Amino acid sequence: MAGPTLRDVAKRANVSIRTVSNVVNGYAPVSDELRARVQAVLDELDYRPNLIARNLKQGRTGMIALVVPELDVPYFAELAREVITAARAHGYVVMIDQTDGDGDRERELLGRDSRATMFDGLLLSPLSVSAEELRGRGNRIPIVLLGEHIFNGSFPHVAIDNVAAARDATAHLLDLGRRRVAAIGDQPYATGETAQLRTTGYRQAHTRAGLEVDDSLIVSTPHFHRRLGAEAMERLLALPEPPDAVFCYNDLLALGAIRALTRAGRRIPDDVAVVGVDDIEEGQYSTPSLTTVAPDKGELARRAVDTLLESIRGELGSPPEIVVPHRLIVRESTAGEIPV
Amino acid sequence: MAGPTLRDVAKRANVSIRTVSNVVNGYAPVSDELRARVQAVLDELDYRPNLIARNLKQGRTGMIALVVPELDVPYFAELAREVITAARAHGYVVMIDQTDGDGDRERELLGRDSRATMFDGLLLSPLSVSAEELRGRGNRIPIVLLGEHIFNGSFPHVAIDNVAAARDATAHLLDLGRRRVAAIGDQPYATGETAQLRTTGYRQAHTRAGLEVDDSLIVSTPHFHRRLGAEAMERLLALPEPPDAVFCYNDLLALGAIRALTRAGRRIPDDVAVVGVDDIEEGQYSTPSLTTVAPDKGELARRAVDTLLESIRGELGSPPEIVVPHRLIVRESTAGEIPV
DNA sequence: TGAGGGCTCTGCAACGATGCAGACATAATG
DNA sequence: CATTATGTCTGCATCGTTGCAGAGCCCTCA
Repeated sequence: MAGPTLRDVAKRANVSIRTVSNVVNGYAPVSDELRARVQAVLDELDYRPNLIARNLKQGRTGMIALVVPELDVPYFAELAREVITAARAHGYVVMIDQTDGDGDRERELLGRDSRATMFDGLLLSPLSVSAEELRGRGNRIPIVLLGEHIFNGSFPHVAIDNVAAARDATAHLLDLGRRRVAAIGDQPYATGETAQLRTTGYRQAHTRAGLEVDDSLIVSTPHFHRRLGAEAMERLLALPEPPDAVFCYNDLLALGAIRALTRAGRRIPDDVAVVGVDDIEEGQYSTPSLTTVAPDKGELARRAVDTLLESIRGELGSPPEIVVPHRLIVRESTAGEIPV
Repeated sequence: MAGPTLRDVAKRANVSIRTVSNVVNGYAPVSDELRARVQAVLDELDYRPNLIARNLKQGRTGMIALVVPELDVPYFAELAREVITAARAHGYVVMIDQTDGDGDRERELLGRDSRATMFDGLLLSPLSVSAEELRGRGNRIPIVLLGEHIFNGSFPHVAIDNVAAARDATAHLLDLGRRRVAAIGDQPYATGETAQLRTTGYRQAHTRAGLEVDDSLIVSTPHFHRRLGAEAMERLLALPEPPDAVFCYNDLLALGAIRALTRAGRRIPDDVAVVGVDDIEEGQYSTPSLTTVAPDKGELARRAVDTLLESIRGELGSPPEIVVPHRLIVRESTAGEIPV
């Protein structure tokens, strides 16, 4: 099972271990003749360097970890794809772990026995762990936070401008003439900072349009899955004065809402217009296709990886707060049938 | 940056390195008094074991790699989730890489400079690399193949019975009385074994029902994404005698087909019924919801991880071919409106 | 009293690689 | 011809940990 080591190759080629290493790495000058002889033995034995040993010696692994709440949530899967691609461009590979939104599991990652020491850095999309906790852990490895939460400058942080994104989405609905715009996805408690930012944007759009917000149109959801979007929409439809539009805090909620509207026989967007956030691919093919606020995921991943690698190299000053651009993509769920 | 080592702790506590190691691991007996003293220093310095060093010494890393074509394809994302969960149950973490269906990248994984030596085992969902190539590489680490391809017994292999799955899906459509059942997703070339198995099942269902297959209803697609499903469906609708049902080789193709049908104003399932394969969550919330053949993904992941770990422990005899159960889930795309 | 045994604790070697300093042979130089 | 430079190659130490063998020490029991 265990492959040949430098020692095995050296013995067989009658040279020093060091010379074999030099041939493998092309470091020091080796005469052509000897190089050829060693290379022949390397090929013959099919030598592969033991990366663990190399890592130990060099103090780095070339691996970063990406920690997300749930990998099968399309947004995170698409983001993970971009992170893997961005990391590969720098010669890094990515270990992915999911916390299931479980705060204990997030904390475990930072604890005594975590595997964190095996990675050169950590990209974390936290759900419930707080900045204080992160700081208090005396973490050994560089961390960059993705997307969620506010972290008062303790850690590098890459995200879209959540307030602006929500404002843009809501303004789009108001511009269409909708006057009862609901919001699905608020989280009015400690770990719901991102959701609260979106609620702020939702309110700002109303204020700027000179309109009042009807608080009964704001529905909270503990997480952002399709089912909760559908349930929230059903509750909204049961109101005495149901909404004529809904801003969902992510695309999954929106797709759930669309499902509920369709079942209830409502026409989209004629009766109710729907907007989401994330621009997951699914929204392009749903019926109707989904208007959404699209974060630039590629850019987000690249900036996050770049920042993490800078931090690993020790080139990072004070933790940057990086804002990635977003744009509104209008599709059928607000614009109605679009000719192909 | 570098944390304290056993040596640092030992020096400070005035004991041997070995004793500190014993305290950390609870291996050998250490008197309560000394244990407490060492533990105090461990806490004070916030010691974390260097896992790379530990790995080097022990010859294992506790990491396995999962290689899939595309992580943002929902099936693979959902599968990855299950794999991560199954691996965690055994104390393993999972490194995920994607090949983008690029054969060269798949081969790279097995090549001289791959990081494969860093992992205890490899779960591979190959797209274009062949069994011969895999075998020829003289791989160092245990491999278990997931889902796709036929591999004539060279490697452990976990998958559903693709012929039966396709037969069940097609039979369901025929049972509904459909007589022009199309198939989207055939791949009549070397690396399309899985697709070909599904075509076989599609034909078997017809044969068993005493029906002829109209070959013009079988549409090939080089991959299994939504867009190709939509395009294939458009071609089928343009036929002089369009189909009254379609079996798509995965759910993404089916969702694309549904999208094309909806745009074309066809009613589902009244005009055309649709079945997919994979049971991705998206299909529960699409309009209409999607009838599909559901592989038991949890079981698939567990069996794959179990088999890989057996192989790692050297407990595996001849490479098993493990067949995981599947079942047909009937939803609106074939059954019409289902009361809630 | 002294051999034997258990309990703690320790030092050395090793995992497989790379950094460093230097050895050796040959070539260039004054 | 002696000296320095040059180009190859090697051995030793080291990364941080654990396996192994054994050293003390105290206690027990003949």
